[in-house]
Amino acid sequence: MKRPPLANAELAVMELLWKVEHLTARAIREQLYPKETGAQHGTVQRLLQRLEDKGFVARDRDQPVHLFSARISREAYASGQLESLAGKLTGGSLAPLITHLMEHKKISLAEIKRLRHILEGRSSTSRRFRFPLPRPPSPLTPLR
Amino acid sequence: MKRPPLANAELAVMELLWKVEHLTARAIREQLYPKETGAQHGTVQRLLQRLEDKGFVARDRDQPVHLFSARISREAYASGQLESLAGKLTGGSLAPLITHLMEHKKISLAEIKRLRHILEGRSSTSRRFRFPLPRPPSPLTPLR
DNA sequence: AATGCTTACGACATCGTGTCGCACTGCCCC
DNA sequence: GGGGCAGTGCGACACGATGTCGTAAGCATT
Repeated sequence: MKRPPLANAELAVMELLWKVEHLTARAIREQLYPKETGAQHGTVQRLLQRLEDKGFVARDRDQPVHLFSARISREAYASGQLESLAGKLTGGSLAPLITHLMEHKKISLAEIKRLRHILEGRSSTSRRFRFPLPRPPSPLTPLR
Repeated sequence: MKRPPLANAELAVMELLWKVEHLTARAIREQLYPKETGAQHGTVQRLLQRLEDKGFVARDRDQPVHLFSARISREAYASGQLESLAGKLTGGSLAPLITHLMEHKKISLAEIKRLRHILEGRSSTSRRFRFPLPRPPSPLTPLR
């Protein structure tokens, strides 16, 4: 299954599903558009349908009111994007990227330690790093 | 300076400039569109101009025939994209990405060693890894 | 049957991108 | 000096993706 990059609104939806696992369309709409405009229900449905088509979201059609969930973890998606990035730009190797970031001090010391630890192969067993979440699923300022 | 992601044709142009440093529009066109259709000169100019607007390309206007060059190294661009990716998805941390790739065996042993070495901080002084280039600046099959 | 949610989906406006065409400029050469 | 010729500058367009809305149709509860 290919993984096209996610656009803004789509990412916002995934953000929610990554946080809560199972959500109804209504719940998603309420978070994305707190201002009850009344419309936007269709918008969310559309987003969800396209996300489903792209294979990012699963939908439980047995329920009268469908339940949506993410089919791809945040890490899987992000890593996929990273792979694609490296594939397009550096022949698939991450080394040049990390090198550049290191040389330009774009990686904190804590992060370096963390990465070293991971690369030693001891990461999957030990408690995993609790990384901070990005922008908390910000409600969408109606883009238009 | 912001760094929007590059689209296909734009990337193809950068690919050339990363390989040769200084190129005239004509030279670029010849590589991108070997089939001498006669048109496409404008296409390349357009691409170059937009690339210039976005800050990816510098143009020497003193020459009667302008000379183009990349303002951003491949590594800088790629790293920027990686930063943006991490920023959007994992709160800026690379750890979750690398972790996931490791757990799913998407990183070769050689690559792991390379990365460890880099993270020890000994990379900038020693000879740098000669990573393989991605698709050799493939001529553009006219996308339309 | 009527009401109230949902889902399904067609339609649209906007943007980014790749493409082309044409006008303008500067230079070389007969 | 006047034509050509090559190159630049830029408007225009088609096409796809995206975010948005509106509306028809399904189904349960009352």
